[in-house]
Amino acid sequence: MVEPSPLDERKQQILKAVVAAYTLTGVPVGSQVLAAKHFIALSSATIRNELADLVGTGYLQQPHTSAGRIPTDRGYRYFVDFLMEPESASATVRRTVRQEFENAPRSVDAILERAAMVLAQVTENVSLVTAPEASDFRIKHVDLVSLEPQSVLIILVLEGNLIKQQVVRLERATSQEDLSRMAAMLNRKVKGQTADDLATRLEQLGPDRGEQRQILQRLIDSIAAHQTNRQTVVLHDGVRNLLRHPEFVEVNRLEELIELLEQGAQLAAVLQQVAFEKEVEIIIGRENTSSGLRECSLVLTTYNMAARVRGTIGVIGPTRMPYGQVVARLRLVSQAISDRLAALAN
Amino acid sequence: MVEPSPLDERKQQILKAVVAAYTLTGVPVGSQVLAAKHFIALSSATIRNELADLVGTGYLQQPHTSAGRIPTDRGYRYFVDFLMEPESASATVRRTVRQEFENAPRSVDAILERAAMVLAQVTENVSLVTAPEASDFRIKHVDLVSLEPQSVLIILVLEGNLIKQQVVRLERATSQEDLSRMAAMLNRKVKGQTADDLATRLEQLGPDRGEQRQILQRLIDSIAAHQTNRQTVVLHDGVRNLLRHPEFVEVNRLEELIELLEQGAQLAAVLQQVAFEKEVEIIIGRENTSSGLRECSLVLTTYNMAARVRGTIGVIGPTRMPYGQVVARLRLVSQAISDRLAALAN
DNA sequence: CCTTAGCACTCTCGCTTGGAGACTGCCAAC
DNA sequence: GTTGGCAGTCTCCAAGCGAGAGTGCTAAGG
Repeated sequence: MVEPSPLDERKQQILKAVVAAYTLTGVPVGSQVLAAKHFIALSSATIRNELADLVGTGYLQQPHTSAGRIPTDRGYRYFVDFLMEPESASATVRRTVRQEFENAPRSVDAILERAAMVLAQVTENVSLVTAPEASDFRIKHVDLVSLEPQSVLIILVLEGNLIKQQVVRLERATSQEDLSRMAAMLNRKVKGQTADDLATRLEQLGPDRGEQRQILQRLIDSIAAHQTNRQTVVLHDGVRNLLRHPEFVEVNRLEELIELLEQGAQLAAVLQQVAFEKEVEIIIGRENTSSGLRECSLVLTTYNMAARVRGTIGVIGPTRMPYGQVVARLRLVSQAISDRLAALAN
Repeated sequence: MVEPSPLDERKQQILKAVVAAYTLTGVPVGSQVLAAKHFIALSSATIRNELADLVGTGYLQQPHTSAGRIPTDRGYRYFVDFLMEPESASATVRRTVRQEFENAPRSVDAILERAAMVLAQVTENVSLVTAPEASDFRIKHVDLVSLEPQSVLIILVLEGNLIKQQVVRLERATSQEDLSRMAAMLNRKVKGQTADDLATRLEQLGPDRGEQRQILQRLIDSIAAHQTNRQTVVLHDGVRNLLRHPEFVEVNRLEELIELLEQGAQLAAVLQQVAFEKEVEIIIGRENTSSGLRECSLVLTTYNMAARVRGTIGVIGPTRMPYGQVVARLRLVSQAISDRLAALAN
């Protein structure tokens, strides 16, 4: 690894131009095109010297001796950290996003599913969406349905019309009438609380409320169980877009990536680590820990619902990606989700 | 198209041998290998004559003049219709399937999701699973949750612990107490009925039961709506397996296919047309109407729950596929689903 | 009439060759 | 520090060639 020497103004401009040109065309960019299109005041020879320096310091690389230059991961990193100019989504894209969310169903699940679809469409890449942790949701309604004498279906309606279900076995037979009474009592008790709230308050219940306490415990477990299951689930869409990128003509590149997407757990781990403070997090090429993502970049951000409940959305694409545009569109969709979810929370 | 002349015994055996060998190796099979491995009594020249006939009648084809033969779609069709011998799944596969379903969650959705996973795994191809039509399910429980004064969340628990939800607007404000009372009444009324049942019985209700009738109507609509949404949803898994097949090294073949999978509607249409009478339906290559499936075969069958509720599961793979094995394993999984669902219906 | 041996023919595949084109690196001059 | 000039390097494409595989055809044999 080369020491991260600071770049002078002209080198920055050249790096920026290389990233822009390469992002656009996908072809290594040579000194002549740069001189002709971006740096009319300079000759191609001067540019060549600068390019050679940038290769030496690790920001650019050459596919082979007599080819133009392409950015390294480090070059992209420098670009997104210091050179990228903020973009805003075009009116067309804005309209698309607005329309897609306008008639979205009124539930968290459906909105997130729609979001995955829209995000894939507007970024022309693979979208990723994780659901918020269920234990952060406020409980809106509880219902208990008797399946067999000793078996009951717990139905939980959380804010955002998110529904969780779980079958549990009881210690002794309980009729639907008893369950309904119990549900009514539970409703008064748990409404507006989160599972985390309940977990702490459960301690305060005396040991005499045996039956009710058991149900309550199972209820919390049920949310927790769904949460841990959920963690491995990452919605995604737009694999078709990946195939259009020239960097994936070789199938073996795709193989690992699709395995990651279908398996989900590893991606979920990455998405969960996205800091909520940062606005947008970009992970470039080999900065990824998964080997399947070595030639990809992730652009991630969070959305929220009622400031309390948060999830992550993002995009996977080749490292050669219009970062500025993707960031703008990702932000747009994140905002749309948040708005839409806010409308559900009541 | 050549007239489907009936094949004499020897030609059948040769066709069968070609399919077997090609399925195994993926390499066009020549007269010498056939003579050496399958037809010791015959010389390669005789086999050549027979092969030439089979090419002439359209059962085999040659990639180029001096290559071996590979089956045409028509050859595969003849094979699966007349030559394929029934196989049964190996003990290992049986064990895998049993284990995967043993601790599956107790709900239709979860079981189908699991089924897609298992089917992809054991057939080493892409699996397809459609959910049964919601209107065939018996209703187990109804709940009404007030969101806003004039907005209510209808929650339907169907047999198999399948949950449907829908937000509807009411004509006038209704309190949660009223809703709860109404839910209790509805429960007595609708329990054990299907949405189809309700739709016919709704006529018999007098016009005086205005409010209740409205809810009931919305309830039926809600099932119907979910059903039409559902129709476009085809669960799938195992795209990673596709990439391992040599026929998909060219990405453009994949592109259309993945588009089909992500979009879903077209596949749903195909799956819905699977006749319930037939045990297993096989659609080979160009028999498919979708151009994206021109080089693929579908192997489909149905599963059922309580004889009334049915869905389709299947496999997409290259036309060069071990049909006998895939059929055996598909049947196994179908049976496993049906058993598992039967355990839920009560 | 079916089967077989023999043989010429055809086509793919892998390797090599030879420009054409693109771009660089370096050097000497400004 | 910048520039023009030029040799050098590498890819890409097309053509050519030999080896290998498998065929179709023909003529002879059962």
